[in-house]
Amino acid sequence: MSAPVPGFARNTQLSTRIAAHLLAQIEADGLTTGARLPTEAQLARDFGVSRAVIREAIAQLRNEGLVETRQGAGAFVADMAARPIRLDAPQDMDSRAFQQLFQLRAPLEVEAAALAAHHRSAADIVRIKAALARFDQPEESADSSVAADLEFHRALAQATGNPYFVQFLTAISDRIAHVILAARAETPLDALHAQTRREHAAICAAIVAGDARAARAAMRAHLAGGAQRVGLQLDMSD
Amino acid sequence: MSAPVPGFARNTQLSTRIAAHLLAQIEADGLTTGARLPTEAQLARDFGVSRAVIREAIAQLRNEGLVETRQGAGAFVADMAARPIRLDAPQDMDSRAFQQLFQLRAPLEVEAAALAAHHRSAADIVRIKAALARFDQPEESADSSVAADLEFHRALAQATGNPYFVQFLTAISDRIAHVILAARAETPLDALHAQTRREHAAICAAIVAGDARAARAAMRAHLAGGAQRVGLQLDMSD
DNA sequence: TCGCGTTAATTTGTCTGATAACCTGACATA
DNA sequence: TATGTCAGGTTATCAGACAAATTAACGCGA
Repeated sequence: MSAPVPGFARNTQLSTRIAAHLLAQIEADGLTTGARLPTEAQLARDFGVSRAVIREAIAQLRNEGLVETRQGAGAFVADMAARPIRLDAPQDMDSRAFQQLFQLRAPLEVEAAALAAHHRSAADIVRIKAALARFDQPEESADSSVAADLEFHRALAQATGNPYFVQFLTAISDRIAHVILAARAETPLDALHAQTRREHAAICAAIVAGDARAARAAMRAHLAGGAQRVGLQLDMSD
Repeated sequence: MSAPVPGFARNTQLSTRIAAHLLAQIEADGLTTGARLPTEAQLARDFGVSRAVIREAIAQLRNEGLVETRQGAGAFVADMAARPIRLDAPQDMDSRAFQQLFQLRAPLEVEAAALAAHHRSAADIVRIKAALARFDQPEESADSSVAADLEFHRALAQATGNPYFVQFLTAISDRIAHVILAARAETPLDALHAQTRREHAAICAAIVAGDARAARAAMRAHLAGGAQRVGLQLDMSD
């Protein structure tokens, strides 16, 4: 039922190991939502370390959303359903990892375009068109060009009315943009810029028209074009 | 360029406030990857708190993947591209949030099915069939039935060969399953169980056959059926 | 001059003990 | 019953110290 919680592997800190140990102990004891953990002093005795280390370990579990602490009361197992979802990026972002990240992003962008075509509000359309307009200034740095690109996709995600799409697509686009900027900091982007603008305009038109099917197709074309632009081959079947 | 980092709002701990302050200061100073933060002693003086609080604040940033610390060397701004992606679940998982979570999951499951049909290995097929076989025991608790369901979807995600799909779909399915189990702990699931098994079998067959289009369709049918089973209406266009 | 151990200063990691802030349950009282 | 008070326990924060690791300067020999 419970998935392994990432984030405890790379670090070999004492507090990190104890956090992992503590988590295993919680699961082994079958502690569920609301169950109380032993006191810090007790845990310090059990593990044979100082209370400071125990506090750091519990703080890690708290940051993962696995436990909650209340001053004067204790530490309690948090509601697992409300635990934040975490996606670990690789330590070395090679081309393979980059392609896999793009592969994860693609279907979400396509679906977001379709949802946006269905649920867009007047305010959404204003935001999307504003983001599109930022592309019309022809001469800009690569940095601001990418920023405008991100803003367009963010506005689109917002138009889905689903905050998860906003959070996730924003985060994943941000990582991808970072990689692109780091890789090719000094590449002429003029023609690419214009092409990107055309693709964005097509997506925007489909969303304004409320045509989900066209929005999907336009987004697929945009992603395929973007992948090609950064030297990536992507199978966008269906 | 940089997205706001979630997770600092609800908690009013001193160390949490200082972590947020510290992060704002990093961004304001334009510190990029590899830049070194002031020493703990210095920060303790600056903020007028003890070193323990500073350590907890830095530990939070470290857990968010924003900084890295090396004993003897100092604390450094981490590579933003490698920062883990985090998706905050809502504090109260109402039906609306549940529907939105399902809406996020659906296109990823569909894409995963298509990717699995393309990239499945012999070992993948074995795992998927094994997960399918676990469904054949008719009499089980609702808990074990959901567990078998999760295992099937996990095996499918694994067959994509993309670890991001595994991580994300596992996590999101886990949350959804928790909600389902909590909501209807005591509901007869016999007919539903059989129906789920049929849908899984259809997906499995399409993947084994290497037919991505059929896998997509079968997964869409499965998700639509699952949504209906938990009393959710889902527009699965395209 | 260049390479290479050695050393000293700096910094994070851990330990110890203490105090403040807070929560919980028992108890007394009206 | 309802309420206020109190005592004990727990987490949050503070202060100081030592251990462990890194870094850079230094001296020395080739």
